[in-house]
Amino acid sequence: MSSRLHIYNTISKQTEEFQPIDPPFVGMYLCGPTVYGDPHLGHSRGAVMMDILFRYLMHLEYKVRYVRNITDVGHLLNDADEGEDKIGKIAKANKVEPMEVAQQYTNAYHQALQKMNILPPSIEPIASGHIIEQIEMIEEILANGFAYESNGSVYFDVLKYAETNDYGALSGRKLEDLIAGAGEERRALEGQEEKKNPNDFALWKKATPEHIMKWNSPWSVGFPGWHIECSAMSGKYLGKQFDIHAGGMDLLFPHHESEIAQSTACNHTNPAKYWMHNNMITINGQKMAKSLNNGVLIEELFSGNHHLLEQAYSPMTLRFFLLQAHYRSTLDFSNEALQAAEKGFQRLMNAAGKTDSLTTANSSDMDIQSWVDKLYEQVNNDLATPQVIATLFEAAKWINEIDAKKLKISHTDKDLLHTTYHTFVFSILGLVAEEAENNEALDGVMQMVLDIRKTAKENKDWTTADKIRDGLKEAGIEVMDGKEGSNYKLS
RNA sequence: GAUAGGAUGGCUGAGUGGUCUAAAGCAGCAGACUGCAAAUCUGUUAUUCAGGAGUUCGAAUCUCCUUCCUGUCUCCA
Repeated sequence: MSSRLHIYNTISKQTEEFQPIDPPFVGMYLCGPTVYGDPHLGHSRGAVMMDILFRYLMHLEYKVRYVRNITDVGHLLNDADEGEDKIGKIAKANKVEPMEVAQQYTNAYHQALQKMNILPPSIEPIASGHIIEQIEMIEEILANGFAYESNGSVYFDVLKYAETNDYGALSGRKLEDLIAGAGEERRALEGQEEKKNPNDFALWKKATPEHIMKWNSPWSVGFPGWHIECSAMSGKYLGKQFDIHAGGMDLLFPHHESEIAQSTACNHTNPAKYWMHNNMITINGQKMAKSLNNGVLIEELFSGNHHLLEQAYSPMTLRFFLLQAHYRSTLDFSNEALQAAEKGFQRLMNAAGKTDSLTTANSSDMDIQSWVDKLYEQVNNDLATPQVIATLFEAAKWINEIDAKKLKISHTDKDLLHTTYHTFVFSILGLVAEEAENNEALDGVMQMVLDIRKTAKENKDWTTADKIRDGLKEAGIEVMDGKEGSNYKLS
């Protein structure tokens, strides 16, 4: 491999060569979900992007520690109903324990990602399990003079911080603009009057009496602010400075900007060397939003049970679909696009099944080594998975043509093609073949039905043969005729 | 209003100064296979990159203007 891994760093707005702080170790952190609802399509994108990076870094033989958190506390509600913890609100409504709600949605998140063959992270810390670490960090920030206590709550002093640091460096915001825009269309959040400045954000919030998720602290019985958990947990498991911090673009401001400020105020350093952000998805060209009634849960995509979906799409179809677009581009979901991905994925996998059994010759009609180099160049170029897939399709075509005896390949090249194709498809892109679930009873029935049809075909009784074929199709079973007899699949 | 990212064929989407008369997948069309289909395989399909002006020997790629889309501005992947 001649090229080296480069990734786009949001901080520098440039694609930079990836150089770990302390090779061969790599620490990476992804802002995980807030577990107050079932995972939707948006959640799948960042998880897949980081999964590719995780897999590829391991392929490059780095020793990777991948931390992806679960947020189960601390997010204030924005609705008129006061600042109450989201998890706590749902819990009270359903008369269950907050931890039960968090667990339910954490399980749902895990299940969805597992179906998509996303590797579990090395560590998955939970915010409510790190209250002490968060309190300690807040104390340090207070001691360093970058925060103040107000009525039992603690706020980060953005103006004070900005005197010696660049608040807005990551998101391209200027503090003057933030302050200027502060007056008019700001939402009415409770506790604003406690702040010195509207841009200050909470490190610790004093809980109202009806608030059920709360902890003791030096300042009040309350709960931590939104941003501090990621800073505390990434610091605990990856160190004061680690390699990669990732998340959706929507987290750029204020979440990541504030993380940088907190960590800098506490540890005097930007926590991460590389900041990566995946772009958003749209549905039929529109943003996904509750108000537009077009939000799609990952499970709804898998079941097809949604008014915008014409059919169910498999987990691998979703994974392949996401990888066909670059992670920094917006990606539009539509039935047409998903159906295209489904077919394309099948094609890629069909070829994968043939690589090992190709007939070899004395020489090759194609240059396999430069094809291999191209794949590495592309994945090294900021994880250009769409290009990697295109290059794999190039090989899929060769594989089919070799299979049809239109091209020839040497034994050495065949081995290289086989190994590389499989490495990229399975190990790096993380795709897996989706076998239709085996059902012995159905197999038995189908065996018999196809046998009857075979007899009909032998007797040139096309009416019966076609009746069986059409009837099965109606029932969701597709008959596939081949040279060596007929087969079927569930459609 | 501020700020970040976009607009490429019927669809999804690569490509960021010359090898671009624009990758790949899907759909369409033609062929192979088939009793006919489906599936599979092969071939083919954008003189053009939102619109306009400019820089350059050369622009999808750089600059400016216009239009539209998406994220964010203290809940969001």
